[in-house]
Amino acid sequence: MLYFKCKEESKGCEIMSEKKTKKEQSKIQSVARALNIVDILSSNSDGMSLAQISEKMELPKSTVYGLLATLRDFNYVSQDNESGYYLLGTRLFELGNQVARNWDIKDVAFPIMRKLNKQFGETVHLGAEDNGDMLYLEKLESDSLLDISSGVGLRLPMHCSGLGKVLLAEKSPAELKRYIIQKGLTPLTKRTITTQKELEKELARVRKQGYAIDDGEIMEGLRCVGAPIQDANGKVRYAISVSGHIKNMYGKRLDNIIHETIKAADEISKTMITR
Amino acid sequence: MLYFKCKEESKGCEIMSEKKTKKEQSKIQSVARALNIVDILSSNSDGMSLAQISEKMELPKSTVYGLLATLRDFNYVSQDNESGYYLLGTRLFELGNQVARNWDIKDVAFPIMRKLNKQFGETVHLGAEDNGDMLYLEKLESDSLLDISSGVGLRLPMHCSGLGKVLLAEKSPAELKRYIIQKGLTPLTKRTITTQKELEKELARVRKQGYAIDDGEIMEGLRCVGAPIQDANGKVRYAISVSGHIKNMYGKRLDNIIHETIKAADEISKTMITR
DNA sequence: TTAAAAATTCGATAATACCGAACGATAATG
DNA sequence: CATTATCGTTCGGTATTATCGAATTTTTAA
Repeated sequence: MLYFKCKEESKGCEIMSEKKTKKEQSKIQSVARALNIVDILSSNSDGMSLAQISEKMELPKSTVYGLLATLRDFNYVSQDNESGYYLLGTRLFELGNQVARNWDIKDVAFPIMRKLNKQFGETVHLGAEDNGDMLYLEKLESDSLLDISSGVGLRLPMHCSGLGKVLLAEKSPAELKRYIIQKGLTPLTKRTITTQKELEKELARVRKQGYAIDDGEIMEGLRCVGAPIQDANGKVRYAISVSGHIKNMYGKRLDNIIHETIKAADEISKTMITR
Repeated sequence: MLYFKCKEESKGCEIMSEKKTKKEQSKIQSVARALNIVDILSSNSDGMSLAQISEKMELPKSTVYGLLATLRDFNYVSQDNESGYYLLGTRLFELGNQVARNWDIKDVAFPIMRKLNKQFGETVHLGAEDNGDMLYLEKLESDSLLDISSGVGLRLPMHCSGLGKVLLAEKSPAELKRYIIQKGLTPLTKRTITTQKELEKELARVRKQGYAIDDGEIMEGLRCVGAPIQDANGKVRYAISVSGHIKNMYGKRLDNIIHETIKAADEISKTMITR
């Protein structure tokens, strides 16, 4: 399975420095440290030893030991039976799914997304903004084995995805500017929009059209159609997209996909409002 | 959508008292308290105010406030824009999916589960033991709209599910006894096995057959076939099941489902070992 | 407008998290 | 097999830091 470049390098993004400062100032030291451990473990799927963790955190082993013990009591981390390495625990899996279950959007969107998915055999995504990133809430895989895929629970920058552009298009000029300052316009491919001017123009088009196209801006060869969804209060807060290889996404078929994606998004919006 | 009775009442289970003691003894007080807040929020999908949380925890508001602020900095909790109520945050969603992604079993099992799901049009589950509970790792929904469903990330007792019985059957008599003492044999329906003797007999049958049947022991009218999966070391650690309404799960078709479920489980096992 | 309730800030206090050192256990090395 | 090195774990003194109650501010309700 192929992931986007960004994969586990949510670290890579420069904004982290700013975030980290905030976290370090955080009220309760020990809690912040404990959650930092979780962050560290989340970037090492093979697990880490106590020594490794305490080295990375630049804290004495005994300190980290206590924090880890507490996290383990709550099943936020588990230990590999043989190696004794620490891993993320099942409670996080449980909680993550609980969070997902609380979002009413998923129940509404799922069947409609499935219809879209079957209709075209392409990957269908549901996403929302979270702290200036696109967060993927749901994904239905393409039929094609060559599934160029993101993943549920992963983040991507907003300015280069169909989903993201749809949501950015809703922002006021001031909000947009803040977004750019905060997040930057990092290119993922040579097609990625990297200037404010270009982005503004693109977003104006999105607003006019009522949908957004990502044309290889995340990944070469990947084209994707995003359409906005309104929540129960009529505010655009989600989006769906259909993505596939360029060779399946052009001409008449693309027009059809655009039309059906918008239709599906509208259907979801309507259901969200009238429930 | 219908969930099992147990739904969000993971609280309901009496074992919690024992667990809580352990948690309260936990090394780092503030961390334990913070994670307790998460637990509390996870049982209130509508969110809670600071006052409510601090009341439930029997702690001063200012104490809880600091903990909440820290959790919020890490996006473990978020605040509803209007009400200001605290909710579980997106970071938990992110982490939960990360945990899932780290489990190699899912990648292997998914396509095979999908085949099973399409073949019979019934719900297919993947589960593992976690602290003496069945934890549902993956689920493919039935075609039928009347989908009697559990959910990914939810727990059920082991002694009454097809998945659970398959895994219990692997335990030594001593381990089984410990399970019973710790978890008890709580009935969910009048068909649920509630005595050690009966359970031992049932598990012997499961071992002999190589599969387990849950015949309305979780929910009246629900029948389900579970088969064991070995991990890369050859140890049975997972199971899959096919479940549906009794009216679709009997006679020749049931035999067929049993056969195919075992076949699928074996296929997954083989792939797990040879990779 | 006033009152009531909730959220947030503040500061003194001592409880508690922290750290370094010491101890076992286990693995690696000669 | 002996020795060293590494890792995880325990312990107790210390002062940092979480805690708590009261005061302040903000929001909501009347």
